[in-house]
Amino acid sequence: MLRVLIADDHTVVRKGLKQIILEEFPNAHIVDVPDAEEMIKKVMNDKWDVVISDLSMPGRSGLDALQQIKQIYPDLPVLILSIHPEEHYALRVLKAGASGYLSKDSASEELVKAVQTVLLGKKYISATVAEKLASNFSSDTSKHAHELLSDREFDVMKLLASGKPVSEIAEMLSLSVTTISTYRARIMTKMNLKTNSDITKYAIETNLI
Amino acid sequence: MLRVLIADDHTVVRKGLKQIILEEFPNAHIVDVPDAEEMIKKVMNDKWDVVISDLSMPGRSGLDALQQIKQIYPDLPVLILSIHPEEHYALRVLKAGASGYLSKDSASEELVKAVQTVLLGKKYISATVAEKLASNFSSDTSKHAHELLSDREFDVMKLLASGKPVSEIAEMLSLSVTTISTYRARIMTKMNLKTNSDITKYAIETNLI
DNA sequence: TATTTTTGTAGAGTAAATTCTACAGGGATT
DNA sequence: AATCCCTGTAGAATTTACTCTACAAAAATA
Repeated sequence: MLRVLIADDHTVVRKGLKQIILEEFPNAHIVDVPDAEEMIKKVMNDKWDVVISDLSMPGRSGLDALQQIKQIYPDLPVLILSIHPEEHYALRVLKAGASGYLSKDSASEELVKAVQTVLLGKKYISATVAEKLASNFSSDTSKHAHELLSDREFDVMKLLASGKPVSEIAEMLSLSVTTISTYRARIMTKMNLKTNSDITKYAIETNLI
Repeated sequence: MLRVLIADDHTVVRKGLKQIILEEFPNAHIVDVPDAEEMIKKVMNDKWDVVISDLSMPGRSGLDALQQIKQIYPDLPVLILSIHPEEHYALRVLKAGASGYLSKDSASEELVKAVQTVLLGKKYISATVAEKLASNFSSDTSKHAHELLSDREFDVMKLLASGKPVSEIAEMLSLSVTTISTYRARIMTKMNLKTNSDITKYAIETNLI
């Protein structure tokens, strides 16, 4: 009999997941918990075939919990679910040992497929994530994106992150506006970002500003 | 027989809601749709006792759809569900005519209670929201800057915060680019900010994105 | 050392955003 | 009821930003 552990802080989501699994595996034994703490406890005390966990839960984060679980039971497949679009978190999550990453708006069929796949001991990689993996092969993901920048680019990046318009930066550095625009374009390519607000977010995340 | 319409873009959530309602009202006739467009259609074509809708769905926003629904069927109770904490959106949503606002991490019992309450033609106000309402009466100076914004402005603000360029927002909302720029200018004045990156920072700080 | 890549820099042409102005309808206030 | 402010909307003119291209010097690499 299939034993599934579900962790998510939203009751609605827990119920929904349960329902989806039951429709495919009517005999499954499913237990659900509302936070990472409980999840760890359950994982330690009982045997499971697969764990499905939310990424962001109150208190301990899902990523954290995932790492702990993988340390003790490296072979227990863990599927991570999240409200965030795949491209933002998938890599990090897979690196931490998850067997798959799904965003919450995935269809039921995708979830079922993911469960079936990980039960075979394989990883479930969606098309979007696969592409991301491929494109990230060459560049070293373990170091911060901003380390790829040249000094000048880095200066400009910080100024952009803090909200300065290109024209102002140009004046500050006594350079042409187009020069700054060029730097900006290079920054975007190197860091794989699109908008200034992405830079701001990045800088906040990495404590640069 | 109770007729319930559920709108949410996440399959998991739809299933979960359905399950919760069915547990309390085993005979309920429940239909679920994945976006606002479909919701409106269903509302127009059939009769419902209550509508439960997500706030943020792809395409047309839930708030928008809510207003349209209330214009045609002012007495149809609509419960709005959202992943955002209550204090940020509740007022806006209630003002737009919703019968209640619940965050998605509410317990099943709360949802059931909310449904029961609105079926009686009453509004369902949670404790947190009630408090917020009360504090809004007294001259509370500590209110969030974004509460000064009009609905449209608020929408635009969130999109700007997430890094969307004005042109794209204009297209999304089928408005002129200059209109969006005007909103932007008003947002900046009201919130006392200067750059898009300020908005991004603000939104990150207040958990709006 | 010879060759390729990166870096610092900018112009011309185009695309996007902003400012300033305007106006009608809805709400709130006298 | 009359007035005033807020909201939703946009056009014309202008400012700002971006793209594409280019090139020399420096750095990395073969």
